[in-house]
Amino acid sequence: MVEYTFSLDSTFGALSDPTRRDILRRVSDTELSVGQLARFYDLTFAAVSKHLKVLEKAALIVKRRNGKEQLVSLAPQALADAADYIEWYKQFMEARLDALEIYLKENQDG
Amino acid sequence: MVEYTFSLDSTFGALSDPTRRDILRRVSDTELSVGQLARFYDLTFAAVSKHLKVLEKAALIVKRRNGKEQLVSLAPQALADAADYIEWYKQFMEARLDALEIYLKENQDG
DNA sequence: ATATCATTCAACTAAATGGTTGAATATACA
DNA sequence: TGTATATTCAACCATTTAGTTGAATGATAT
Repeated sequence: MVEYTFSLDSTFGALSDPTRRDILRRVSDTELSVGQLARFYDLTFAAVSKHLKVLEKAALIVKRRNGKEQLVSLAPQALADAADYIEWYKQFMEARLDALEIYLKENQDG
Repeated sequence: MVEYTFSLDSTFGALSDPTRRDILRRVSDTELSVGQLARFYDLTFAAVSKHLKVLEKAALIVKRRNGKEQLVSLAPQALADAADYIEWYKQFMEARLDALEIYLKENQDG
């Protein structure tokens, strides 16, 4: 497995906050402006803007300007590295569960 | 999608540190004692012990006592919630990519 | 040009994180 | 029982993080 250390640090770091996960959810199927997003939370505009910056640095969202607004959407490759990482462990664990299952079957009447 | 907020906070938080990811990698296929793990890093024993506590709280590893030592291994359900979370986004993004592909095909000669 | 709306930046604060050292606990061994 | 080994706990420090407020920037409309 390749370890994209820097990328994974920021990806998982970004995902560790519930507000940021909620932002991802909201922009997962539609573009929303920074202001629209901010209205959902009991936070200042600036705080939400900071969360967006964290998500942007982690390449989980992208912004594009549309007149006065900045529109936020899920980045095309969002979560790809994180998915790869977790996939690797999933396979590992499945292998271990399979081994356990075989072991249990072989020792069924022990 | 269900949001296991607390669990995801600690899971992703635990995964955001490269030392902790390295620990996970090392115990992914074998049990290692806290001391054996500590030797791999240029950190004090106590610091590694703290990292292990973070991983344990996030239910990514388990410890069992074996005499004087504590043996560390990957938790059976490690990363399950994180995998579910990311899977949800993957499907979302695949759907969006499919839609894009269809759109591009339909407008091939436009 | 200027006023207004949307957003970011800068400076600050409080709390969390990652590290240290040294004392405390748990187990094994003589 | 006393000593050595393995690990954790407690107290502390430096850095990062998540939030605030208020000023600054960018874009549009008048």
